[in-house]
Amino acid sequence: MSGLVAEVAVAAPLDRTLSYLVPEALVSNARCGMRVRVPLGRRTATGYVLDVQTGAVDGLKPVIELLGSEPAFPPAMVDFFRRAAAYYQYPLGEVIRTALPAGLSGGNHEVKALTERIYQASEMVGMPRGPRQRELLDYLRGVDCVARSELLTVFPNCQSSLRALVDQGFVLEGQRERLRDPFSDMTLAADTSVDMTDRQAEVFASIDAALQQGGFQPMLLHGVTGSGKTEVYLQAIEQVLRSGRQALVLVPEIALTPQLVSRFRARFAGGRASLAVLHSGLSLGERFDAWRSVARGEVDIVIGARSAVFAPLQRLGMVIVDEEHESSYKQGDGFRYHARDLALMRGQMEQALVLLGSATPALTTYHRACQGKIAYLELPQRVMSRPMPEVELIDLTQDRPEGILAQALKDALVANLERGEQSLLLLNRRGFAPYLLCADCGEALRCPHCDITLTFYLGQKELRCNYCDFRQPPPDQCPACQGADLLPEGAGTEKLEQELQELLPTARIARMDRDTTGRKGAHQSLVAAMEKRAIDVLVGTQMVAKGLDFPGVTLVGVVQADNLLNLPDFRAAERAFTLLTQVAGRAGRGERPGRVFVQTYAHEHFALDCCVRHDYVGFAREELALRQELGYPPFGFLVNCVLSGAVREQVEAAAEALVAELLGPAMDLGIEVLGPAPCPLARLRGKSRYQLLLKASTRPPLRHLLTRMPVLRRALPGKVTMTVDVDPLDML
DNA sequence: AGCACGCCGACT
DNA sequence: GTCGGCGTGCTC
Ligand SMILES: [Zn+2]
Ligand SMILES: [Zn+2]
Repeated sequence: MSGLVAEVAVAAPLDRTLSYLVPEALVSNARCGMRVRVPLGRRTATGYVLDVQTGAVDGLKPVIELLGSEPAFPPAMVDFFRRAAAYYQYPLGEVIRTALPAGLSGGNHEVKALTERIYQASEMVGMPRGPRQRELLDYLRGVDCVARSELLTVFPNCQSSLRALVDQGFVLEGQRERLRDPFSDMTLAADTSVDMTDRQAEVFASIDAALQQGGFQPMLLHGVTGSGKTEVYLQAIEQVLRSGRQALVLVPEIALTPQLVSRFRARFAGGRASLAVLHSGLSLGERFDAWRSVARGEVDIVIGARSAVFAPLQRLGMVIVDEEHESSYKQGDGFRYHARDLALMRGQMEQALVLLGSATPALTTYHRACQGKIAYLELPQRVMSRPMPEVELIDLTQDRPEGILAQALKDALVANLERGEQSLLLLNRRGFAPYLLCADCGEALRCPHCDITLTFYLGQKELRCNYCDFRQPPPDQCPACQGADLLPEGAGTEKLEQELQELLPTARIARMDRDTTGRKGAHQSLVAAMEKRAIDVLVGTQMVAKGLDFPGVTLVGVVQADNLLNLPDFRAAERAFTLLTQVAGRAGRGERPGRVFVQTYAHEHFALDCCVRHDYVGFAREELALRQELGYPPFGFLVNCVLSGAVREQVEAAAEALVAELLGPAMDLGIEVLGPAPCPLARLRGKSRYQLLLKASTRPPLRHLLTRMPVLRRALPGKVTMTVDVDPLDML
């Protein structure tokens, strides 16, 4: 019997695609790229049509129904999905499910017409009595009108003062509809190309030449912080559009702000090009709409975070990966892809230019550029001849702080506040203190589900695990020895904020970390307040280093560089150098030059030294030499296999059995097997974890060995699961 | 991943 | 005798 057969990738962990009969009624619409519902064993599942051909249909089950009326992705992407699935050794159907936006089922176009309260200073002159009220009123008189949520992030716990101001008539209270699409609201100051510096023009000329030449053109744009990479991107996009092709712009999730999007919108406003934003901040309906219009070919420019690398563009001319070193491009669970690496893969398959931009390229990227595999473009100077900030190390063995901040940094903060300029402090620890220690036995309180100490939060008066959702009120006595003295040890952003309030009682201080930016829009409010200069000192975790451009910031302090350098990971130095250079780059982006202080006990570490000298190349040279010695990336390739399960002994036994299976074939292929060893985070969410690391000097043998994984996975005892991470970024 | 089948211990 | 434990294997 012959008929129409669809090859379907089912969204389930199967290691091959399945064939289904296309029933008569669906023949006209069953095309490549369609989502379908298919029978799978005794149940049904979602699948994706990869191909439709005539063939033998004996024993095939029929497709049940088509989901949606048009394809979710163009046929050309099928090969891209297949290659990505093979590279990361992940089931094809799951790859495609990850690639497509959640809620593709459509239909759910609910509009939440929420309102929010807004406040604005009245005409009334004079000043209220309370100092807190004066402060609030000052702020409100300086801005137009402000939403309650935003006000609360700038002035925490200001409700009572605010109420008083409203009652006295100093402040007017109103309501407005909360905006559904945070990106649609921005006013578009019609923007045109800016004159580029000679250096920008040179870089653009190279990109333009590559575009004219056509084909796969990987390029690295290495431009220091504030060197005007975005203008180069914009002009390159114009050039791509002129040739009738489309552009895809990837930015880190945290940088995908209304400001950024409006800058692109403004440039291409007035019907010159249509732009879509793919963003998790959109509602399901909005994301569906955006995706569908891209798939229909109605969009010339797509901007999005990691998952936008799968945008269903059909005439892709260029992919820009901004801040290509950013670790948020790597998906941390499930299909663990790296958007930059997939951008290169896709660019190669679709003959596109791939432009990777960064002030601190990932060493793997830089190394590829040195080898000539990627063209190297450089913007070594800031625009307007602005100087790079002056970076100083504070040797904590000499300048011993009483609290968290050394005297030199305190003095600089006080002076900066007096000048009315903004400061930024980086401390990579959330909460008040990373430990609660027993004064009697010295034991720290630990998470019952994870092998890690609990963090003490003063604001919520509780202990929390930063790795799972465990929380508990601080106990009265030590669980180990019943001692009564439990003391916070070490410092987090909360404590830093407190110390700053004592040092600078008049300053407006705000904190930015995962705990203050959990709510939607909270991060954006902080950024806005910072831009309006409603904040004098912003303290936060690495979030404060990520792509923010505050012209008013002239002082940056790094409170503990050491805990970046001391992570148990071969990439610790690279991450530290990158983070320090990026946060230092937040200083002096406006008219006034910037200064940076880095507190450390390891003042002789080469990563710090290079950061002080703004010497990326020097850092890269030294670190690459170390990597080469050890055979680590980019001189070797890694695959991390993590086994986990509730019973430690079972996991360990499974890990050992797995190594025994792998060792022979690995040896034959010239692959090193390291481990098994407990993961650095040996227990997580109640599961014990063992890892084994596969290391090879070239990729093909690794890929060959990975093809055995499905078999080995099936041989695992039932209670133990394995995740495979190709090109792991961290190995916790 | 589900969801079967299947083969052993302890319950009405 | 059957109810249910979860090991093993398949899904067009
Ligand atoms: Zn104790
Ligand atoms: Zn935990």
